[in-house]
Amino acid sequence: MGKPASPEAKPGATIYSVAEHAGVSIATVSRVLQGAAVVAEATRQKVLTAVDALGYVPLGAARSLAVRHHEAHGLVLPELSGPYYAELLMGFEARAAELDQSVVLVLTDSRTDLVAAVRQLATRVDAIAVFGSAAIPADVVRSLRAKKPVVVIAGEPHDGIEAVVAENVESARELAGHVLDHGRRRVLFVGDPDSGSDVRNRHAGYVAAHRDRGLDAAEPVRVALSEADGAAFARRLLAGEHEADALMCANDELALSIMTALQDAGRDVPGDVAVVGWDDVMTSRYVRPGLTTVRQPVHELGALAASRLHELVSGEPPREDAQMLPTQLVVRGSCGCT
Amino acid sequence: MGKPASPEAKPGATIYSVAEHAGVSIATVSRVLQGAAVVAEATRQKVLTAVDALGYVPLGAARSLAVRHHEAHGLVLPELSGPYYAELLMGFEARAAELDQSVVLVLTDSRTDLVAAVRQLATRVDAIAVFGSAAIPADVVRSLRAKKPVVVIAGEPHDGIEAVVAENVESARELAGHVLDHGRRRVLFVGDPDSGSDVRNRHAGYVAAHRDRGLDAAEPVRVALSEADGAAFARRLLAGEHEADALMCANDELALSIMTALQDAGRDVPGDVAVVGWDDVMTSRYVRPGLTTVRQPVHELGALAASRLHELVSGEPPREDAQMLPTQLVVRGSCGCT
DNA sequence: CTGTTAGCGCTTTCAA
DNA sequence: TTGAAAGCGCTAACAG
Repeated sequence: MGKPASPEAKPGATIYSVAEHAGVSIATVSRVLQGAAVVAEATRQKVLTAVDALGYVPLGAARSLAVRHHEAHGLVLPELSGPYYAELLMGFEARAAELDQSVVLVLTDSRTDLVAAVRQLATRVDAIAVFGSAAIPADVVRSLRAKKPVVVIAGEPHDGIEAVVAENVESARELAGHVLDHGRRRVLFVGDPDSGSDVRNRHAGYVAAHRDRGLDAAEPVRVALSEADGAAFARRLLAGEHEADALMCANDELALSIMTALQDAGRDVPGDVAVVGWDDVMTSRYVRPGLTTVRQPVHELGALAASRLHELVSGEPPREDAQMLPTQLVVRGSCGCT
Repeated sequence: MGKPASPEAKPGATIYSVAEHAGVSIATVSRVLQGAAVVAEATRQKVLTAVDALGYVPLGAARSLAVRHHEAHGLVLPELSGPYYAELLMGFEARAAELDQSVVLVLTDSRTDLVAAVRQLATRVDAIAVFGSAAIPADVVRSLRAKKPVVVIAGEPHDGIEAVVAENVESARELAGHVLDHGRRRVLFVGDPDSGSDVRNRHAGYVAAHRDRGLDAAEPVRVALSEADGAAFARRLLAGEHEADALMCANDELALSIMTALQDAGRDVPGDVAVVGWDDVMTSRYVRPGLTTVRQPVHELGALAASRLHELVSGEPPREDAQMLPTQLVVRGSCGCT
C-alpha cells in the first residue's frame, strides 16, 4: 500500500490533458474556451465534454502571462466600518464586474507594512484606485503611477494622477448657510480640515457661508472622524470648554455621537444647539430629531473610479482636473427645521 | 517624427532588464527579490539599485505560474450594505493579509452571471470562501470543491465542504426566553426560516424557548431581511393582520424599521409591543429605546474563514463539522427591560 | 477549421 | 555565491 493521496490533492488538469482527452490540439482547446476563433461545432463539443469530464479550471496566471495583463483592478481603502467605504466598494465592484475585471482589495488599517502591501498589489493588477486619505506616502503613489494607471478617490489630482471626487465646497456652503439662516450665530465646525481634502473643502464652504453674510467663522474644532472622538468633544462642550448654538460636523458619525451625548445630558437638539452632519448614513434617518446632512453619490464615485481605471488601461490619457459628482442637501429636524 | 508613445505606455522592466542593468544573471535578481538564498551583499546592492533605477515591478502572473499557486484567496459575498458583511470582509482581509494572501472579492448581487463569475474567480485564487446565502447553486460549489478548497461562511457543511458559523440556536433560545419571561405571551418570529441556516437556527431557538415553558410558538411571519420588508410588515401589523405583544426579528434592519414604524404610528415600544433583533448594528445603540439584540463575532468569523482557507491550501484535511463561534445577548430597552 | 510552435516573465534545480 | 537552462500553462501568430 502506497502513500495515501492527500485529501486536498488538486487534480491539476491542464490545457494539455484536456486536448489529449478530446483528441485535439491545445490551440483548439484555447480557441473554444476563449470563444474567439471559429471552431467546428463537433470539435467544440468534444472539447467541452473533455473540459468537464476533467473538471478543468484554467490557470489564470498562465493566461495573464501570455496576454500580458491581469484583467484585475486594485482598490485601496482605509477600512470598511460605516457605510461610506462599503458603498464605495460596492460601486467599484459592480462597475468592474461589468468591465470583466476582478477586484483585489487592500485595507490599509489592517496593514503593518502599507508600502509593501501596495507594491505587492501592483504586482497582480493592471491599475489601482486609492482612497484619498488612505495614508499612502505621496512618493509611493507617484512611483506606482510610473508603472500603472492610478486614480485617487476623494483626493487631489497631482503629478498626472487623476482624481474623482464628490462636490464639497458648494454643498457645505449651502448647509452652513442654512444653519446660519435659522438665526444661529455661533456655529462651530467640528472636524480637522487638515485631515484630507474632503474635510478641508467642507470647511472652506463653511467659511464661505459666513463670509457671504458678513459673519466671522470660528476656528474649527480639530477632532478625528469617529464616534469616540465625537463623544469626547461632547464632554468638553458640556463642560463649557466651547460655546455654540450649532455644530457643523465633518461627518455623520461625529454628529450622531455628539447629538446623542448632548441629549443624554439633557440638552435639547435643536433647541439648545443644532447639529448637522455629512454622509447621510442609515442611522441619520432613525435618530430623533432626524439628522440634517449631505448625501454623496458614493456608489457612483466608486463606479466612476473603476470606469476611469479601465479607460486609462485602455490607453486613454489621464485627465488634468478631478471629475466631480454632485451632492445633495438632506434637511431633517436637527438643524432647527420642523 | 515617429508615432508618439502612448502617454500610458508602461516602461515594462523585466527581470531580464534588471539583471542586465546590474550585470548579474536573472537567477540572482530573483534570489535577492525573494530574499531566500544567500547573496553577496555587494551583489544585492547592485541589484537593488538596478531595481529602482528601472522602477521594476515584478509580474505576479509569471511568479504564480512558476510557483504554481496564486497567493490569493477568493471571497464571495452577497453585498455590503449594512455592517454585517463589511465587518466580515474586514476580518477576512486582515487575516489574509497576515498570511500574505491577496483577497479578490466577488459580490453576487451585482452579477448577472454568478456562475461565470465564480468560475472566473477560481481561475485566479488558491481557495474560496462563500457566504452561505450567496445563492450559488450547490452543484457549482461542489464542482469548485473538487479543484480548490472551499469554506462556506454561515452555512451548513456538506459534501466535504467545511463551514464556519456563529452560534444561533442557543442564543435565540435565550433571547426568546428573555422576552417570554417579561410576561409576553404572543411573541411573533419575523423572518423566513427557509431563507438560510442562520435564520432557520434562530427560529429553532425561538421554538425551543417556547417548548421550554410549555408554550406554543406561533407560525413565523415569513418576510425578507431588509428595512423595506420590515416597514411593509409593520403596516400589516398596524392594520390588524397580526396580533402580537412582542416581535422577535431575524435581524436588526427588520427590527429597527418595524420599531420605528410602530412608534411613528403612536404605538409604545416596548409598552404595547416589545421588539428585539439580531446583529447589533450601529443604529441599534442609537435608537430609543435601545434595541435588544444579539452580537455576533463577525470579524472573527471572517478571520476564521481566511485561516481555514490557508490551512486547507496547506494540505490540512477539511473538518467534518462546522466550527462555531459564540454570540452574545445584548439587552437594552426594547425588550421591556428598563 | 486545426495543428505547431514560439514565447510571456519568473523560479528553481543543477553545475560550476 | 553565481549562472545556465528547463520548465510553469496559456495565447497567438503562422502554416497548412
